[in-house]
Amino acid sequence: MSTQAYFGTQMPKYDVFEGNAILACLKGKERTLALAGGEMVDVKLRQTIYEPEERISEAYFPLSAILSVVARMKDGGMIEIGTIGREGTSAVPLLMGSESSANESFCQVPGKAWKMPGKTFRSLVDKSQPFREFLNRYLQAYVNMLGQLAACNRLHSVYERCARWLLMTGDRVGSNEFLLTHEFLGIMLGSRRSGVTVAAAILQKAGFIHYSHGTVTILDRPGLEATTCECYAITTGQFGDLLSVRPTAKDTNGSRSAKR
Amino acid sequence: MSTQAYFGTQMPKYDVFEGNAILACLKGKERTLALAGGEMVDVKLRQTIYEPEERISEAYFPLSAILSVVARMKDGGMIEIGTIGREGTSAVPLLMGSESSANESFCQVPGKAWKMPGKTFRSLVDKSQPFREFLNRYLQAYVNMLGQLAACNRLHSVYERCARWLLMTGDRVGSNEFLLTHEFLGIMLGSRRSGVTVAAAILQKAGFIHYSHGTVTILDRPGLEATTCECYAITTGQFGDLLSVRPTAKDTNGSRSAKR
DNA sequence: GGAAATCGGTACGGAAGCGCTCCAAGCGCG
DNA sequence: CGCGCTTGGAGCGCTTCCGTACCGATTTCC
Repeated sequence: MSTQAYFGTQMPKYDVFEGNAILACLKGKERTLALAGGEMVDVKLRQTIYEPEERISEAYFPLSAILSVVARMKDGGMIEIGTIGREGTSAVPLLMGSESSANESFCQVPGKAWKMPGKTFRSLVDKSQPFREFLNRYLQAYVNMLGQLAACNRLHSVYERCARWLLMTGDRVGSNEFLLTHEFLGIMLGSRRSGVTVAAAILQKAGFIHYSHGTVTILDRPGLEATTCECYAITTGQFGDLLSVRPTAKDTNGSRSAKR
Repeated sequence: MSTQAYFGTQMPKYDVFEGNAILACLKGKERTLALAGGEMVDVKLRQTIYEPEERISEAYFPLSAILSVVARMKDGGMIEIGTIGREGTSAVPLLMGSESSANESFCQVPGKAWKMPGKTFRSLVDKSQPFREFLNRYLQAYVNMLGQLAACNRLHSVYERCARWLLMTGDRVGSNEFLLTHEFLGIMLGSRRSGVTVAAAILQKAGFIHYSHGTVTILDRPGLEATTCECYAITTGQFGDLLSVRPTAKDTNGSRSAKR
């Protein structure tokens, strides 16, 4: 709104620096560099962000899109081990000085993201201390999320994890409605689809959510929060106000209207 | 052996810079600083390394000791989410610029560790680029371990995870024998003690391990490796040659002779 | 408007593991 | 030397979830 046009006609439709928490901390020259060195992209559903053990050449900063990091197992199965929304970036491996990751990443919810070459990302990290510090804070939260997930995956039920996943995705997509099938959620949670169906049916019967053929709507967020495990609150707390970055109204609509 | 005495009579009984992979990369002035600014300690079984949300004032670099990072749950239960041996350091949160961690850490296998103030650690990170780079590499491996653990905890059986845990601990303790009860292993794996007893009994019947009242011996490492899940190989691979740091013979004995 | 694909509901046998209990053997301490 | 604690073995009912299958409902595509 108020940040309608920093750079005149070059200004993209979505406000890059309001839509993503990490980009938001860039000021002045570095902000100009990030804007000049990157571009707004529509990330499509299931689009690959990076492949395991392959060179990661770009950094994505989701605005309305959500990315997943998954571990692919020997038997072909996969399971989600990380979620990246407008609070973060896909460039965690780059941040740690690596050129690749053991895991893979793809788009879970289609939408807008700011994309920049890995080289530009690195140079921003070098040049801007606030950027570096903010990324470090994000890395901490990300690492904490990983640990909590490891615990949650072992100790909590499909039902609780299902509720947690919906909440975390809702936070990141910036909307109470998004595309999601039981089948896909089952894969992400490392559980059977039928198990998710049972859990989701209970959540729906309780009035917390509504779903129909690939679209989920969160109806009662406090209710969901009360029924999920502590892991949601702990993880969300670690991300602190990174998640409080508000998407513009356009962002929300944009993500929903994005066809696959 | 060949590095018997870098610093004359000040030289501790255990070789700090051969015993821990991270310290091993310090040379010259920084090496002197690490030696002068730290001290060799005997870490006792179950000794606290740091508490959740409390200031972490020291960095530990295990030589023969093994540290655990665990998540404590609301219901009082706990589960291991990280293991630190002579390939690493407890200072991962400090490395990310944090002063504390959401989790807690304690000693899992008693033994020697090099301890230094957090301040000294930070100043070494600032001063030595090889140190910084090596720590970054360690951080990558650590993050990867977390992700793999999250997947493993969801997808693999008590039996497989049990074998993996024994292998990973064996790697870090630098010995095929260490103290461990079924009860404790159950807590670490987030499973019942009786489940571990069954799994361990199968492993023993297969001739892979032997155990008796709190002491486990790995008899057939290749056998164990063949029976565990892929997660062991993936995680170990990421740590690369960090784990190849050889403990001195004294270290091995030291860890075993340490009474609790 | 009809065919095909996707999505969700349901069922059900069975495996894995939970939660608990009881018990025996070994070890450590007084 | 014996008591008591720790450790580990075993059993068992129960829950959760797996693995799979089938089928109806809805959407999409032609």
